[in-house]
Amino acid sequence: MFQTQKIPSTLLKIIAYQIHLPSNHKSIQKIEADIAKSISGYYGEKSIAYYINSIVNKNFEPVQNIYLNIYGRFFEIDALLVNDKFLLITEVKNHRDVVTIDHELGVMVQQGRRGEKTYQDPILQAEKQAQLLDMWLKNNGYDIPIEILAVFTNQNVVVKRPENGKLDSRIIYGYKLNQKYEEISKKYTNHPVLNDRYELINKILDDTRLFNKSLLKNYNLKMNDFMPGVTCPNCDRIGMVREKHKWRCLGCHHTDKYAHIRALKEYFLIFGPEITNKKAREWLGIESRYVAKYLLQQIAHKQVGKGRQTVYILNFDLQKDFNYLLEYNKKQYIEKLAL
DNA sequence: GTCCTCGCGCTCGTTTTCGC
DNA sequence: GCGAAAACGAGCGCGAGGAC
Repeated sequence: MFQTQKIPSTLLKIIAYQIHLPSNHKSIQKIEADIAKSISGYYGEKSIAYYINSIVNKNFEPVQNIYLNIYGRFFEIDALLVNDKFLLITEVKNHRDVVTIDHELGVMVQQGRRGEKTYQDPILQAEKQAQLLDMWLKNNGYDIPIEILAVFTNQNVVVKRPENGKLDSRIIYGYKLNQKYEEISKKYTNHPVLNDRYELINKILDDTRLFNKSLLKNYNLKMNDFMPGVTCPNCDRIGMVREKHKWRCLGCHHTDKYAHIRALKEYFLIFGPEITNKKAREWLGIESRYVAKYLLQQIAHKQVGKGRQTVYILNFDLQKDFNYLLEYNKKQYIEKLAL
C-alpha cells in the first residue's frame, strides 16, 4: 500500500521550531513558508495515495517525501515511483478552483475566491527535479531513465491552458494516473532491467535521513535560539509554571496535569530522543530536580547510564503522538486569515 | 473512614568539577 | 594530586487527593 498518509517528520519538526522560536527570529519567515509548502504537500500526497494504489500494474515501489543531497545541497521530491526500468517523479498539486498553466512564461496562476496567486509551472519544477535526480543517480552509479508527471489531485480544480497556448501532456488529473502509468511502462518494454531497485531505494532513504539530521543546520539554528517552556494547550502560549501536581498558564490561567508531555514531545522533535535531568529542568522551566526526575521517569521509554551519566530516552510515535501540531498549525492559519 | 496512587522532598552514596 | 563543592540518581517516606 502506498502510505502517503504518513505525516512527514520534517513537517512536525519545523512546526516545533516555529512554536519555540521567537516571532522575530531571522529564520522564522523561511520556516513558516516551508510549513505552508509541506502542509500542502502532505494533503496533496494524502489525496494521491488513492490514485497510486489504484494502478493495476504494480511493478513499482513508491517512495515519498524524498530529500536528496547533490554536492552538499538538498532537493525535494514529493513522490517517486521506482519501476525496475524507469523512475517516475510525480509532482503532486492539491490546488482547487481554476488553474491556468502557461509553459511559455513558466507560471501557474490560480484564480480563486481570495484573488489570484502565481506559482512556478509544475512541469518546470518536475523537470528541474528530474535533472537533479539524474545527477544524483549518476553520482551513485545508476543510469536509469526518469519520467515526470504533474498530478492534480483536488476534485475541485479545473486546469486550463492560456489562449493560443498548449497544455503539456504530462499534466494530468489524478484519475488518469493509472492510464498514464501504463503508457509510460509500454515505452520501456524492451529496456534493460535495474539489478536491485531495493538497493537504490535504500540509498535514497539514507540521504533523506541525512537531511532530517541536518535540519537545524539548514535553518541556521542553534540550541540557544529556542525558547524553552511548557506550551499551554488552551492558548498555545509558552510559559506554564509548575504548581503542585499540575501546570498553570500565566496567560489564560488554564491548568493541565499533563502539559509537560507536549513540551517533551517538542524537545524530542527539536533535539532528539536523549534528555538529562538538567536539560529537562531547563526546558520545562522547573527548579526541582526531584520533579524533573519524577516527570522523566513517567514519560521516558528507558534510562541509560548511571548517576550523573543518566540519560533518559524519549520515544514518541511520529504518526500518533503529534496530531496536535497539525491542529496547532490549522489554528494559526485561521488566525492569520482573520487578521 | 480506609486504602491506594500520585507528587514531591529528604537523605545517602557516588561521581564530576573546580580551585589550590 | 587532593579536598571541597556541586550535581546526580536511588530509595524512602510523607502529605494530598480520589475511589470505594
